[in-house]
Amino acid sequence: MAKNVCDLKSCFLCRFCLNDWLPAIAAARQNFELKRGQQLFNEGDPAKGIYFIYLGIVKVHKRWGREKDLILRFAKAGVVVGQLGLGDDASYPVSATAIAPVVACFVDMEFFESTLSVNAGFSRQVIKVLANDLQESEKRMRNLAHMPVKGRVAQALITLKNQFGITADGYINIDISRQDLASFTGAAYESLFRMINELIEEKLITVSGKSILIADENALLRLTEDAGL
Amino acid sequence: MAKNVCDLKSCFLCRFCLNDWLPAIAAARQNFELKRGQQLFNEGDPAKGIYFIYLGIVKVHKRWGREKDLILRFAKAGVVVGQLGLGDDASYPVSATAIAPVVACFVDMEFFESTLSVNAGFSRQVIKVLANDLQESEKRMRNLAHMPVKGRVAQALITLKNQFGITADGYINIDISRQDLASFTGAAYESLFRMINELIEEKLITVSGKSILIADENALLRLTEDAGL
DNA sequence: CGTATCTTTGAGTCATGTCAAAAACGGTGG
DNA sequence: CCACCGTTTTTGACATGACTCAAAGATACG
Repeated sequence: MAKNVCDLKSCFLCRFCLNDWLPAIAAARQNFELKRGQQLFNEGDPAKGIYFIYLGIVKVHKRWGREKDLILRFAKAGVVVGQLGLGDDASYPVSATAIAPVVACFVDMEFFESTLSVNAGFSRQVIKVLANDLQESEKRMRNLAHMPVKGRVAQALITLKNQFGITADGYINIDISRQDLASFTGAAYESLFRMINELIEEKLITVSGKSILIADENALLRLTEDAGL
Repeated sequence: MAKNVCDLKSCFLCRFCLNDWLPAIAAARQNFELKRGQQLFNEGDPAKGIYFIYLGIVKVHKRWGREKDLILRFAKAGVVVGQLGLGDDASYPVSATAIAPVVACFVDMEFFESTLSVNAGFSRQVIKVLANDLQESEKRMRNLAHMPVKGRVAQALITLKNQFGITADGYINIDISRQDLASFTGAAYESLFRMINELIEEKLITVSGKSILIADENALLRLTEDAGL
């Protein structure tokens, strides 16, 4: 296996670019650093390339009106962002914003495309990422349509736990604002708030500051099944 | 350009498979015929391959509980279905059901994968399809979360018009049950019904039997913008 | 002509979003 | 160390959109 370009063990890009491509990648890539709240790109921006998250966490979200938005997914180290620019539309249909300090490596779209055209293994991986994202997206879409807020909160917490793991004392290992949690659930801030309270009452979760601990994962899971999925 | 294997002018598969692959494809493919209501595959089935719609219309949907489901998208002639099987999970996460008599050509997953691995143009097309589907899915996801039912109905009608066109007398060229229309908007049957009535009252659409005619597309579009997207 | 399926209507309920205000928190600078 | 200000959290009251249930018309169909 080729040496990593970007010193990240699980870098998506590096894993699938063979040796001959390494110099080209090294030349093509370009690093970005972002503080919490800064945007990698914004909805509507021309899609100039793809970003590989090197460090930190990015939320991928889509606006509605002036105030509301929906968080579609989170991307952490080793994950690719901006792949939607690969569609027919030449502009990003979503925004990507850092929710923890981020280092991302940018790869120009042209270079990315040319890599796709000669590296089948890499293409296959991109296809897999897209297919997985699409699966996830369609599942959440169904949930948004039919699952009540409480179940969606439960689902969101489980998703976060699976994606970010837990700390030594059991709390979900992500520092996320309630506002973002609400956006991720697809619910109003206050609704999320009340649901969190209910979950605490029912002893399914514990909260300390911003951190959340899942106390009874099975019960949470049951909330996501409801009508006997 | 290669001669079509399946005699369909816009067959996705044929457009991107070069001459050397034609015999192999011809050997690998397998035709299916379905009557209205029959399933191509069902949620949870092992993903054995990909289907190219040759004729007719298929709804791709995902169940919730025993009664409800959400229609994710429609696939018509020339479109590929089952691509979600390309993810990590080896089973279809959705169902595909004919809503008009269908002829589909099935391609074994193994063969499909091997085509991907040697035909970059084909891979690129698959990536494009997935990226477009993902974009559409995420847009609808946001709409489900924030847009009221009326706007979603408007959106659904416009989408159908764009996808299926209109007949000589202006009606959207698809024969779809109210039930399916409700599932496509992500609303209860009765809710959809009332919204359709409102839209008729407001002279934005006209209905004749099952057929729907968009009378004022701009007004419909305005319903989908609401908070000044 | 009777049975089944789909459409249409009404009434009632409930979940969820909205609004507004109080309380708690966190940092900043005097 | 405290007073101040902006932000986030918490609570309550309220409005209403959307779903549910049930029943009455239609329409199709054998």
